[in-house]
Parts: sequence; C-alpha cells; structure tokens
Amino acid sequence: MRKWIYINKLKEFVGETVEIRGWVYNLRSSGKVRFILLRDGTGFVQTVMFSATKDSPQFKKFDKLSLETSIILWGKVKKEKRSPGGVEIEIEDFDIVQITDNYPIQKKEHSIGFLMPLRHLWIRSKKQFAILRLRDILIWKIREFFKNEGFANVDTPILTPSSCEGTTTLFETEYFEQKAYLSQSGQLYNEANAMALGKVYCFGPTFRAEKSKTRRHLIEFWMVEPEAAYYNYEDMIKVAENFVEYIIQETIKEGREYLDMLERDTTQLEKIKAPFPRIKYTDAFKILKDNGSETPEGEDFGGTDETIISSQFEKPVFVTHFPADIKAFYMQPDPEDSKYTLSFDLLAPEGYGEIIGGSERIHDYDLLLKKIKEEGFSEEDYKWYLDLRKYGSVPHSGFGLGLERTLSWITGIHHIREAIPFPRTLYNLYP
RNA sequence: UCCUCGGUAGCUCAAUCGGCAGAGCAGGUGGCUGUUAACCACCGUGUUGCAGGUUCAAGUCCUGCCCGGGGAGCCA
Repeated sequence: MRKWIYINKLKEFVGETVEIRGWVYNLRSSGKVRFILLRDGTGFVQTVMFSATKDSPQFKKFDKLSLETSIILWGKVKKEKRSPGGVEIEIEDFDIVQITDNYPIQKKEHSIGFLMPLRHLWIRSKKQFAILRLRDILIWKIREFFKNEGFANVDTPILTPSSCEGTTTLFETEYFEQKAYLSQSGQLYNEANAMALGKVYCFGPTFRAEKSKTRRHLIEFWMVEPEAAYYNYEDMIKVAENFVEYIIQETIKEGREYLDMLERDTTQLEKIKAPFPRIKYTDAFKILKDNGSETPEGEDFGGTDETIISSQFEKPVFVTHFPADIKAFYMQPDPEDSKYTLSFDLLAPEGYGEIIGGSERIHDYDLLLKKIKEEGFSEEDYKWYLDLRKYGSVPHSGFGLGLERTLSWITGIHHIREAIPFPRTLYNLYP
C-alpha cells in the first residue's frame, strides 16, 4: 500500500514504500545511477534509481526532468549514510505532473537585484525555506508565551483615522469620504484593550512610510505588542526579558534542523537567559564616548552606536530612561527626573540592533493632555485616548517587538528582507 | 532625501594606456554503477542600461537621464 507522506516524517517509514508529492530540487547522474533531490515543502530528500542499461524506460523518463519539475514519486525508504539527511528513497516509479522549462534560478550564486524580482520562486530555495520555517516556529512561540502568561490576543485596527505619533511616516489612503492611515503601531488601541481585558497583546503588520534604506528596515513589518493594566515599568521590563528568553530558547530547540540548514552557530543564542543587563541612557553615552562615537548626548543612537553598546555584552542589553525629548509623548516621566522617561529599548547582540521598544505610559489625564498639546496634535483626535485616563485610569505599561528583526538575529541572516516572504522595501513593491 | 559603488551573453563576472568584447556556470550532445552546487569531452550566445558629446577609433573619457546594490538619518 502506497501512502502519501511528507518528507519531514520520512524517518518514521524506514523499510516501507511511500508516495512523495513534490518538486525536483536538483538532479545528478553517474552512468547507471541517477539521483533526484526532491523537495515537498516540508524538507528535502535524495531519491535514487539504478538500471542495468542506460536505455531503460525509467532513465528515459529521468532524462526529461529539469529543476522544479513537479513529480509524484513512489519508492522504498532506506537508511543511507551517503545520502544528505541520512535517509534515501529507492525509486520504484514516478509520474511527472508538469515539466518545468528554463527555471530562472540556478544552483549557484545570484545577485540580490536578480533574485528580488523572482522572490515568488526564490522562497523555494533551501535557505529561504529554512528561514520561513523558523519564522513559523517563532510566531507560534510568541503566541505560546503570551498564552502561558495569561495575555489575551486582542488585535488592533490597521486602518486608522489619525496618527499615533505624527503623520509624516504614515501611508495615507481613501476611506470613502475621509482620509485613513495605515497603522504604524497598535499601541494606542492596545491601551484601550488592556483597560477592558487586563493583559493583552496585538500581533500584526505595521506600516512605516519612512525612506529607510538599511539592512534593518522594512516598510511593512510585523510587530507583537503586549500591554498590561496595573503593570509598571519594572513589571514590564521583566515580562520583556522572560519573553525574549522564551522565544529564543524554544525556537532554537524546535527549529534545530532549519538552523543547521542555515549553518547558524547557536552558541551565542544558547546563552540568552534572563535577567539581561541594564544601563541607563546617560551611562550608555559614557560607553559611546570611550569607543569614539560622535553622537551628541541628548540624541538617539545610530545603528553603529547600538552595535558599540551591544558588543559590550554577551546577552541582549536594556538601555533605559531615555530623554523625554526624543521619545513618544505618551511615555511616563521618570519620578526622579522628569527630563527622562520610564522607557526601555532592548538591543540584540551580534549587531542586530534594537528589537524592543517599550515604556510605562502616562496615566494622568492632565499630564497626557499637556503632552498632546506640546506635540501639536489635535485634542479632538485623541479624545477617545484621553477617555482612558478619565474613566478608571491605572498605571500601565507595554512594549513592541519587531518580528523580522528578531528572526534575522535568530537565523543570523545579513539583511532583514529575507525574514519575510514578500518584503516591502523602499521602491520595491513587486512581486 | 543625502553619500557611495555599480549596470557587458540566460546567470556570475573579466576586458591593462582609448585599439579584434571573453571566461566560468546554465543550456545541447556524448561518456561514467554512489552522486553531494558531481565530474570529463565537444557545441553556442552580445543594441556593453538609455540619449547625446569628444576622438581616426569608446565597454573604457565627458554631460544628462533611468535602474539597482551598500550606507546614513528615522525607527522595531
């Protein structure tokens, strides 16, 4: 009996005859031995056929095959040391579903300018496959952590009537007779959800019309944002470090085979255990000055500054208490010095930069209104947000974690655009 | 938006001082009973991004434009 199974379950079927439905990943031949490397979306397996003569009907059929031809194949599963992966299928027969002619991506190095317009095909390759498999695992681990901690998933709108933090970086669109903007953060709505459900998180795409052109930026990226009522700054920073430990450790445990495909050395990642070191913004500047950075104190760090700071530590490091001037209006002032805020950024090691930004939020009505006016925002636009401080206001805190930056760090890839199936980058909207 | 590098065969790249545009891979044919981006032999391929200019002669020098890579600012 031939049973359709997936390649990632093959090891359970050693000695049995199985059916695999997939695509030709690579072909090799040597006289009277032929190999088909097959992929089926769950993994890769080497399949082999022998013949006494080179004119056998099976070899004739083999010679029609080309890269990415779709085939259904039957054969016996064997343990085989010489096969990549340790398992091999001895082919009994196969049917061709569709012959592929002139598949554009070859088994060799290509430039990024060539691959990006072929992204819809590029994701079939082994490295991209491994990254996207790890993305799936990471997403589940994120949700699992919050479920375990009692946070409810309550999502926030993507189409919003006004800005969260100013309109310059927002995509504007038509909303019947009105203007609407694509959300760049779920945070303000998240705060309303937290007052209704206590501990919540939202997880979805966000959009920033920033003309950023670096390896750490996407125009459309996914962000997970927890928010909890009655949690202060200290409570939330602890959630953040436990969260990062959990998603890193669980993802590298469950995603081992994919990390191996990427040849990712995980010794640094295995050391990521809470608690993480913390330094105040003003102390971070002492490190920067000692290492030759020319960023003036009072401004936000640049990418190289983040790398200087994070390279001092093996673990991710929290930079805390940023000046109010350079941070969002809703951040709670530091009770010891109101020029600073109860805020924290988490910098990933190995130069992967900021993966978390968070804070305690202002819960006092008058102070929040003052900040909104100072920013030049309309009081009318923020009426509903101010209501949260009017009806049973409580201290609350939250943060946002960038999914693709975190995945880039875990996978060790050089550029964030490979951490999402179809990246939206500056000037690249196709495919 | 700014800085910087680039655009030559299907792909990755060469081409010295301005002097016949050529290699590898992919593709085709044949060979090989254990290949690992297999290997060996033989066979092709060009509007040098576009438009002007200088010159006996331009892939190469000059001007403008288009497209892409890398970086900066901003942020997750």
